[in-house]
Amino acid sequence: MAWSDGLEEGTQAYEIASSPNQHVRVIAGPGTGKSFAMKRRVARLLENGIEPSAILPVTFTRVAAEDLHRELVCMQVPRCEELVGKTLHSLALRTLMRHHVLAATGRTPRALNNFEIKPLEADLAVNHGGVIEVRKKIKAYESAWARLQRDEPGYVQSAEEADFERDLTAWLRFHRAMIIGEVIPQLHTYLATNPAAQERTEYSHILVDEYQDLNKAEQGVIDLLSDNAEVCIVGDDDQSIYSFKHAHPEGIIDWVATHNNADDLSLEDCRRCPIQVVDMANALIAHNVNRPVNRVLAPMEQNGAGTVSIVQYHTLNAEILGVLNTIAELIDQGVHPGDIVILAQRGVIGTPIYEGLVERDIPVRSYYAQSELDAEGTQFRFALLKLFVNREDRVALRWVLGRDSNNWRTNSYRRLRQYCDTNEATPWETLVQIETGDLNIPYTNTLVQRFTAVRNEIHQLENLVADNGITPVIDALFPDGDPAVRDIRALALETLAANDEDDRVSFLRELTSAIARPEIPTEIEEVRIMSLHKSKGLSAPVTIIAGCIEGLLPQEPKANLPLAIREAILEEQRRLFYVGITRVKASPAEGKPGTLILTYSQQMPLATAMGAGISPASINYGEANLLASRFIREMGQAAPAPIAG
DNA sequence: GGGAGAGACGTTTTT
DNA sequence: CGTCTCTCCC
Repeated sequence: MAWSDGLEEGTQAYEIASSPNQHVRVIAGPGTGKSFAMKRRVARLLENGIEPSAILPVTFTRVAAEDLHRELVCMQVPRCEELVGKTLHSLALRTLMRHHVLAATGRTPRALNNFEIKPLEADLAVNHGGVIEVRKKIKAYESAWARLQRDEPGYVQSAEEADFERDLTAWLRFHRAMIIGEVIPQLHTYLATNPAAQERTEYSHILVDEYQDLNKAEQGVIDLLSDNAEVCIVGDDDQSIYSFKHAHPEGIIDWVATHNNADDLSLEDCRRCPIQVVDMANALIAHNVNRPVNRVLAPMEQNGAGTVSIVQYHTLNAEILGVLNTIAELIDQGVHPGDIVILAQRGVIGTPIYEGLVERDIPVRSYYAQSELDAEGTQFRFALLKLFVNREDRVALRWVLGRDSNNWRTNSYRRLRQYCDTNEATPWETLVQIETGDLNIPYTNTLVQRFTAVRNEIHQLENLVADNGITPVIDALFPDGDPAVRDIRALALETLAANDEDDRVSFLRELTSAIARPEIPTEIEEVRIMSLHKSKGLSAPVTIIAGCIEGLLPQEPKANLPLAIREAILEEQRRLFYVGITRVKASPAEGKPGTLILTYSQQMPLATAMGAGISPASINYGEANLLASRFIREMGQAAPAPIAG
């Protein structure tokens, strides 16, 4: 298929696909077909014979990266299967792994698992004011990097911060690891300080989706990679919902000014949503006062009005029941379960709906985070697996040595580490020496006991390795039938099947990344339940948003924050709701008008409210009184009048 | 090094 | 309400 098939010359979509400008910026509202136009641009490049390896399509999430790849393959563009959409993060890890880069940075790009950060916190807590304080300081460190604060003129670091940073990086260097927030900044530093680096001219074409979700460091990396490249960025500041990740949506606004002679293109026709939903979205987002441009989504006549209902229930239980009944009715009427998406900002609302659907035998899938590594026992086995693959995995060793202690045995570990530092020994070999009596370090008895236990376990695992590879090791670590390890076992076996059994290192690398990756089925057969953040980038003929109450949507900002910050948080919450309602897809020709249902309730048990971090308007005999979300009011005449359920 | 009890705090989310 | 952290004490 030719890249321009079905693209009308002179339209913005055609311009996006065809512009030869060095810099192209596209501002595109929800459902306006930005991904479509981007794909056509990639198709044009490939058809013109550009090497796939010289094209870098960057997305924010893995889901989006895989999505892009899949759709390009579907277009049957020549050599498209060689083109791999990347997340900036995976690109950074791969680049930092290159030998010459490793040599230049002196840092190992081995990212810490969430659970592995605990001993790091405990080790630093001793000299830096306790675990909570350390956590704050790590956050500040990551945030300074993410926002490239150090590059700002006049940036001064306090002695305390400098102290902390020195100890933190010393820990990370010793343990040959990085915290996740360092990955992109490390690449940024490498590129910025090595203007002659091959990486800066590796690409001739860079395409960035959801640019408003990138933080300053990420945006900086794009600039540093594009010495030689035509760059096309796409995004929408009205859909910026990642401030907690230090996203820098101003970057997309300023981009035309900071990049010479850039094309400034935009897409306004909302091809996805029914007319009424577009009107509601416009009315809602107009309440954000800090918008650089008051852009308006244009409704499309052929999409039809759609069906929208707003329903208030008496209690949370009634709301959940109401949603369940609505879904059951829709399915009875012939709606495919895969066409229904339920958005709820808290597990306390989403999970009962999920359980209710399971009970009614309606196929359903929940996307609330539940990590394979949640259970402590699983973490231990995963750490064992890491040590089985590599005895010198110092992070995993540190973790198993401190496990089961409320201070992670920081005192004895400090002695061990000191010895290693002064004698340039590795922790593993040092512990072996203490164990055999060749060496004595005082106050390390428990540590060595732990070590012996772990070493024995690994020894046993090693004995299991047979002609048929390491499958028995998986069986031993993640036994069949143990519900606590069911998910990780399945992932491990899957990974094993796709890998060379003898290559432990690549097996572990693949498994680690499989754990981090949310599964995305190609064919959707079930009702999907997820948070509003997760819904970004997808659309569904029936979208239900439950729990539209004050305190949840919008979330109440902490009262002690300055007014300007509280207002910024509120505006982001409004954008989140804007993203939510614009998931609705109208396909009248297929008998799918596009259905949006917003629900809320007047009361929920106080305990539920507290557990979900909702501060109630008032309390009445153990029941929290709830108010309708202000966002419902803000949609004004564009929205239908709420009804009682 | 580790257990018991008091007190603080809590979401959403990416890699 | 439940979980986590911190302090105190053995």
